[in-house]
Amino acid sequence: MRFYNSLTRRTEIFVPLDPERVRLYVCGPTVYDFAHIGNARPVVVFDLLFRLLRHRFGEGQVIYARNITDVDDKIVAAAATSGETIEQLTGRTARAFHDDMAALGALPPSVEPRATQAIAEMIDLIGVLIAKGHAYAAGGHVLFAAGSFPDYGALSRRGRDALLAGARIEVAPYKRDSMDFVLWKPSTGEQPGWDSPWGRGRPGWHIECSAMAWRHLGPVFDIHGGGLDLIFPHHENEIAQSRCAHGSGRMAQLWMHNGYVVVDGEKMSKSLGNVLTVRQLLAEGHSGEAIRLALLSGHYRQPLDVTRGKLREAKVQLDRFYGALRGRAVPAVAPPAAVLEALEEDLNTPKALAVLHALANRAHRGDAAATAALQSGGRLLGLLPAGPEDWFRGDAGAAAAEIEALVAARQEARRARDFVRADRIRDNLKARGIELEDGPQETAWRRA
RNA sequence: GGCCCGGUGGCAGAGUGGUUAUGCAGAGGACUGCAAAUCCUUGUACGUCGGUUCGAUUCCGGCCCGGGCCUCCA
Repeated sequence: MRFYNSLTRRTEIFVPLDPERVRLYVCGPTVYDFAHIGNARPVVVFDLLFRLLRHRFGEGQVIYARNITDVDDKIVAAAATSGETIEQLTGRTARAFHDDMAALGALPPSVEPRATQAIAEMIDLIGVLIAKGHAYAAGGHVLFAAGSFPDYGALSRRGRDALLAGARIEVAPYKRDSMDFVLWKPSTGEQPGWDSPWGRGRPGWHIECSAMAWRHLGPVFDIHGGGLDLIFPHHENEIAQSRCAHGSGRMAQLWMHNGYVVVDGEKMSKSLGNVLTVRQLLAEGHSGEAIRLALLSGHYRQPLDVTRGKLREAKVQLDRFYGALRGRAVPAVAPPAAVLEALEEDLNTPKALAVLHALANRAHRGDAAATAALQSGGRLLGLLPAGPEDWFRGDAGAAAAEIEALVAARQEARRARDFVRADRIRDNLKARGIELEDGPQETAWRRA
């Protein structure tokens, strides 16, 4: 398999450091608000990578760590606004995140460490960094001395001059150098804080990922993923912290970054106020599976414009896939080689989906092998988990029996060649969002 | 200002130095009581100007346009 490495800017053959223990780390959410579709993209993209790695190396051989950042100034601010305690807010938001990501068909990661449970490791790392001369305490803060790490800027391709020239915020007075960044900062009374050799305080944003990745995956691991916007400063700083603390030549051998979700061509972000939450889209009636398909409809490194039209189109595509599976016995088979080949070539999901469409075409024409391959290939992508009837009918519940009765009544009318009555029944059902499909023997129904 | 992406047919979206991407939408036909679903057929592409080449959408350069990063961000 080959993946594009942000660090080298080349597509490289992936060989795990230890094939018995393939290690993937992805930066997870800061839990202070509902996940937006831009937060969902890396979750879905790296969920697919996780599935692919498990398929290739074995389910028990892949460890996927995705953190939850539950200490952060945005959380403090959000809790103050909502009147909740920090624990209430982060607990509630983390649960919502889990629900939303499950709706998108994302598997839980192997481990999901929380920043507040890795404070000891962070303090250890910071202590090592100070001892090695890569960090210093000043004004109650501990700062990383960026100048002490020659490779600083390697990931984001930014030289020292560029970093200084581009600085657009005021340099805090306790920094020796404007490039330096915070590892630990002091906490006042109400702010969450932990005792440390530098006083009561809380971690900087970047150190948590270095600590959690180290704890669960070791000092050097295989793949580090996240959104494009994390390259600088977050991942740059993670690399600096981890490599300097561990004295290693690299933190991860492969860095993968997904492109932005955009709205009308502009990046979606909280600061622009154009966010679309997963929750909102689900409430509008878009299925999580359609959202997942929409997120996979473009290559992961390209910008993705998530529009309602795209979500509707994803739904139509799923209708077609499920239609090919409908009413057929589908044995479990290995995923088709063409799907695997597409995914193993830098997660080329559009190509994999094209293969699925080709299989769906053959399946519709009655090719049983293609039907099984479609199901299997879809599941590798985290799609088509449901039975076709569940997909088409949803949880109709009590309405199902009534619909069945109406369908039977219409059949009766058709047999009597009372088409006026038959069409009236069909029209009434259609008005309720139920569409009928007359087959040779019987009539199937589905939600529009 | 520095650095970095991208511009493909009505829309979405892969890919390739010469051979149909694919999906949606559109058009025609089959099936159907009529539909729906399905099947068959079908049109429209590679921002722009140069260069390299037997041949460029694909490589190189200029230009135009769009987007991003430069310590909030997935």
